[in-house]
Amino acid sequence: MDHKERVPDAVARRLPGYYRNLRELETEDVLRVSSQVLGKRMGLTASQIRQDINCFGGFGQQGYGYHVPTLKRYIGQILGVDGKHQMVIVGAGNIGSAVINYPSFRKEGFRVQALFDISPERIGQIVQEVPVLPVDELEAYLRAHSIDIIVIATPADKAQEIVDLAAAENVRAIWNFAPVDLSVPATMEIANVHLSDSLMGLSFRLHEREVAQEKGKQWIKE
Amino acid sequence: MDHKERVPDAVARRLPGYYRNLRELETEDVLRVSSQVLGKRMGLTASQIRQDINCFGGFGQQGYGYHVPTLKRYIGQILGVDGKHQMVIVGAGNIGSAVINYPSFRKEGFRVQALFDISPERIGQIVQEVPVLPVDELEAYLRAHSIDIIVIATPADKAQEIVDLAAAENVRAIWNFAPVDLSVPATMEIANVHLSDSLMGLSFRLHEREVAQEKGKQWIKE
DNA sequence: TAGATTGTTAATCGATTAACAATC
DNA sequence: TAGATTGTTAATCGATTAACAATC
Repeated sequence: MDHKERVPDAVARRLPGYYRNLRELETEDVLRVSSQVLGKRMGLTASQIRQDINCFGGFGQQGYGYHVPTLKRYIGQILGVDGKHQMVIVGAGNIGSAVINYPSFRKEGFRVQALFDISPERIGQIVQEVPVLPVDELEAYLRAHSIDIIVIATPADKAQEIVDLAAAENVRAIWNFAPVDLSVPATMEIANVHLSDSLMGLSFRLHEREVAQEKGKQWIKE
Repeated sequence: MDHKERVPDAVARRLPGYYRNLRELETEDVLRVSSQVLGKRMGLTASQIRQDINCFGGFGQQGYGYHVPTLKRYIGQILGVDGKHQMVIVGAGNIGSAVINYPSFRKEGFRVQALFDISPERIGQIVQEVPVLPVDELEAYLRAHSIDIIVIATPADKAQEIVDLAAAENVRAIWNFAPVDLSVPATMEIANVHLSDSLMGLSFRLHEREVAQEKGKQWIKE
């Protein structure tokens, strides 16, 4: 039931994808899956799948593959999916609203307790049964309630002060949507969703292809 | 002006972050930056910064560091930030709305030409001057207009068919927000924003810490 | 049994870190 | 000049791929 050594970083990053795919397979009533098939589905090699899963011990069976429900349950345990997490969202704009309206989070144990905003028009509104409070009250709120994760959905230039405030109030994790690299103390975890970086990376790879193509043409001409 | 060899994957993934940080420094009127300082800011080592930048040739100066505007302009060129990209968004729900309302994309040359949705209530609406069209018309629309990037903001089970349709109409890139691993032809680029994976990864790292702490306690007891 | 597929080792590949001479 | 900081090489580390004996 317990994996001894530290999970390699690369594997840890892939764990949510494993869980998601195994859950899909389960709802499709697929009982067994081979490293071959799972790899194809996830865009990984069969070898990689076997290496990854073997970080946790022998979950497969030679000549058969992996038993989907067993493996899914186990990876779920490693991920701690049955845990409950209390969250607040700072910034009730587009991103903040999208997060609170995202239906699957609640099912997965993530509970948004409050939204905070600076704009008088938003303060006092109720979104998904959750009140929008003035951001001035965030500090007091954190002191009074036990919050695990703060979602930062503010403009970039307000993000760091939220982190500092959260750190002082012993919040353990930041989910950051602001387009900025934040500095967090070693006691906190952070995950970034940098939308503009993601889109710019996509545009870069398109651009790269164009450049390569033009070089190809020149090559032919010469 | 031209980098000869292929940019290593790890470097390519960091390029948007470089660009973002250099842009910030520029707006702060910082003219020079050392690998030391930039590394600290971005959470990388100085060594890594120098290795990365040297993929593109000698942009620094011994004893001085890097000239911010020059480096920013150059990395901008590599990323192709001055290019224009025509986009459509499929799915006018929370995510689709958040994307179209995200103000910085338009500034960066990304233009949303149309939204598509299946719900009769949304069809016909105008969001940010962009019409919501019925998803039935997507195929015809793609045939009639030159679209570079399709944003997938549909439920997971509708995403693959959009990809297939887009592939058939020679769309070059997918920006996927649906929580599913899509299979795309080699002619297309894809970038995924898996919100639930990101949050689950964060929760995993919290869980890992808890487990480590409990083990620590047991250790003391014994 | 025969066929399939894992678990695991070894080889390869790529990315990061360390170190320091070159030089601004 | 003296101090700072790059560019670059070599060493280390980690991740992926390949291969195949073990075994269900």
